[in-house]
Amino acid sequence: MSNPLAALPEGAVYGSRLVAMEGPHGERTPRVPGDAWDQEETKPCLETLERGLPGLYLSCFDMLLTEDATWLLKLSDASPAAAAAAAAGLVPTPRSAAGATGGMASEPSREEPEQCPVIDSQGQSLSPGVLSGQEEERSLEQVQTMVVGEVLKDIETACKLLNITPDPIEWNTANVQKWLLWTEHLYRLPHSGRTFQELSGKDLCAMSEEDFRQRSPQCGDTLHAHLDIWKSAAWMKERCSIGEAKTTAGDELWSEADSSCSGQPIHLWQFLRELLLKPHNYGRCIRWLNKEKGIFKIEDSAHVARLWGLRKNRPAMNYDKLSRSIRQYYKKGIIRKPDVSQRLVYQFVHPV
DNA sequence: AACCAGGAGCCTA
DNA sequence: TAGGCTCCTGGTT
Repeated sequence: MSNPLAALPEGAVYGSRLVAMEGPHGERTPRVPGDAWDQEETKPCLETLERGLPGLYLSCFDMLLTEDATWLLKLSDASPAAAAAAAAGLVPTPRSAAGATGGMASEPSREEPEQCPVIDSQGQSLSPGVLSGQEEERSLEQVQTMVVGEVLKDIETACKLLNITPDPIEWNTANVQKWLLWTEHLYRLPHSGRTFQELSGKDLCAMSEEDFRQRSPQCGDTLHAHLDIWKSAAWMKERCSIGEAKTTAGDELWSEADSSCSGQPIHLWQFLRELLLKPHNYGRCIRWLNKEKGIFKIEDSAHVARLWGLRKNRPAMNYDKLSRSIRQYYKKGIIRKPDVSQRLVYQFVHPV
């Protein structure tokens, strides 16, 4: 199995963050001045990393925290390297796990600003003596592949929901606004208002972190970091499509993403199903009660309505209107009320 | 108050 | 024309 990360060049791709950063002797490659990684509050995590798994660090980054963390926990039983990854933030803490559910949880603390993943592409940078040889590399590769897969999946989901392309370079000003609103909403960032209004994706990609901070002192660095991830993922997609590894996890994910970003207007029932298929992101606002029977519950009606409004460019969308649209499906035999009717509970007539 | 049901008119692709 | 948005009235929880 090929590792998408192996295709990454040494050092940063588009941005300085996705790929990193520590040499075989523990030295770090220089980072851009003012980089959030240099901030004091990030250092304990970094130190944890350096003790356990140099080369791969993920902070409490919501996009990467998934139900797959249980897999990581299992892995950690057998692999100190993976355990170190868990200690470094891959496995949700109570706080970060809550934050993984589509931004519905508590606001990220300012003491622990959200960070992008920093993933080493160099297999040789593991600490000696932790694990030996192939086992160690295999563990690292599994973790890396999973992390990359999760990042791509989350971007794919956002693309579907926002109907935008995965590559920020291609965004028009409206796409940029969608992405900004989405990111701010998902991570409960303060609204940047109109400060990015006139920018295309190309403009946005050309901006430095400092430019972001100037436009949005409160969350410019975070937005810049998120954009970096998108840019890096787009780069990886391009790289994968060029070439060598034709059936990498990344390719499969992206082909899926591409087919869903084809510009076809999404139906409400499809949108709801997409949310339901991403429980780690949206489980707090909509979830299956009985997946086999297609019964689901809208836990946060206002939030689901906001997401739908965002997706359809209908800022005035609310649950009243959304539920009316759901009821239109009764006649069409797509959605119905379950036999035992409950508030906010619906059922797909033809569950997958 | 929030949710549910359904009629009706309108808009857009 | 289909699908969805919006507004509405009235009922239920």
